[in-house]
Amino acid sequence: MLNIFNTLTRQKETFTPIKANHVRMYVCGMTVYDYCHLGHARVMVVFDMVARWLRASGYALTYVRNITDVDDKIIQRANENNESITVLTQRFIDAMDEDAMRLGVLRPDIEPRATTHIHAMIEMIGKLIEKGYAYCADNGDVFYAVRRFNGYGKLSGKSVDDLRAGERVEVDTFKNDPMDFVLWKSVKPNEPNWDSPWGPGRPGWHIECSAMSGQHLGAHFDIHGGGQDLQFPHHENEIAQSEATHGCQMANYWMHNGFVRVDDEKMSKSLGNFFTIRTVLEQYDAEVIRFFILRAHYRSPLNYSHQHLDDAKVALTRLYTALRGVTVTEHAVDWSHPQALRFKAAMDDDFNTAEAMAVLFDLANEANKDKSANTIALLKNLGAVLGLLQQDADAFMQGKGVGDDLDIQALIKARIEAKSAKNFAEADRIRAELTDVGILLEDTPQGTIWRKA
RNA sequence: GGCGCGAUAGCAAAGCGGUUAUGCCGUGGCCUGCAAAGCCAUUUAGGCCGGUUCGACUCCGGCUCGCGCCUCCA
Repeated sequence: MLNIFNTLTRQKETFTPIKANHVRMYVCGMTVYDYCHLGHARVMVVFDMVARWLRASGYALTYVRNITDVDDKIIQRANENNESITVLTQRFIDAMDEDAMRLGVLRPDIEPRATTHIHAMIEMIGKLIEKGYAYCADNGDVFYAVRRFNGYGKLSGKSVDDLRAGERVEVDTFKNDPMDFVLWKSVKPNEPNWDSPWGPGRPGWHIECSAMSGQHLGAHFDIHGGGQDLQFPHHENEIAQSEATHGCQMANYWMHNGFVRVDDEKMSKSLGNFFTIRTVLEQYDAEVIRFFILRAHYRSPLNYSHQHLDDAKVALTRLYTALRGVTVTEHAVDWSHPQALRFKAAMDDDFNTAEAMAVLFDLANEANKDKSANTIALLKNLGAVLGLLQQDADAFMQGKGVGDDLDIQALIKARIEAKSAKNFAEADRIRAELTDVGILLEDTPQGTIWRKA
């Protein structure tokens, strides 16, 4: 039985879907005006893992992850580049898709874009005005009246009176209350805009997720996820919008993944301490990054450093070493195996991938000892549940990069000949030559094999 | 100022009121021409102060330190 830590209640709860066998999950995705960094990688990988586990658990799943393709930063960047927001956002959507693919992130079932859901947003804003939750200000903007919604603050544990609106940022003077947030922004020069009952303009950020989740998953669905930094105000505002519009609870379970940090500080655009996925991919296999992310529990902070990625690489290599030279033909997990049960218990306990990975290492140890086909298959198949270990082991361990221009096989052959002639000095010289370029040789009963350091 | 989270061995990171987490690193052994890989064994823990308990890293309280949110952010 799956248990999920629910941000709404701040405790683990047994997961019960609304429809018995069909789970609906919405995750806040990216604002596409730049390349994704490791923080974005974490959201994608974590919820990909959640989606995979829900499906492995036998649920049908509709997984929606939105794309924010219109907002202040996108408009600003497009203007700087002297291009349309459509061209800009498509370029970064393509880049995001490529990054996600390399990280083994399966495509969500639906990836709705804000710009193709303007009508649904306008409709929702209209309902909110009708119901008295929103008002049109003198400047043409439409705002949500936060104090009209009783449950405001229930997700983030904040009280409207304790919030310090305006302390760090200037308050919009057209608002009735400093806490109110914008639903519709009236058009300004050089900005894309859409017609609406309140004049031409564009949507505020929060309304898109309420409109798109409502359209694709319904007013009431199972899981809503995203990064911890979206808990307030974004998700709080989504709840205010959706629940006021539909008069029912929006999502039963709210999940938030922890930050990626650099030197114990949150990795973020504003701090400038971010590493893009593609930068890191220049040095590390994508699977190492995925492994690094899933090695920690999704709610824990995750410190990024070269040392930690190196460590992840070595650890992952240990798993692949156990899979080297074997072919797995059976792809179904044998869930009656004690280690599989342990893995399942870990995953059912709020997606404890750290513990699940400990199972993989124990299986690797068993496999190294008994070479049993069952053990090896289980290791590979449980790895698949996490989106890991699906490369050919030699392909992973031999990688690409330094030494690719060397004729490794010829050198290995020369070394074997030297060994046969008991010319160990020459054999060792050849081995050292390869070691110097990062190629390690291993003599096994099946012959000499090699891998990258 | 308000609200929240965390503190585990050299590094990373989990579970657990009493019994080996796991990976890397270190040490000893087996294996090897020597290595590597692997296997076996093994050294390093639970911020500080109290409390509950037969027994606490694990529960409760306080303190210290770190981090986050209260502004756009995954």
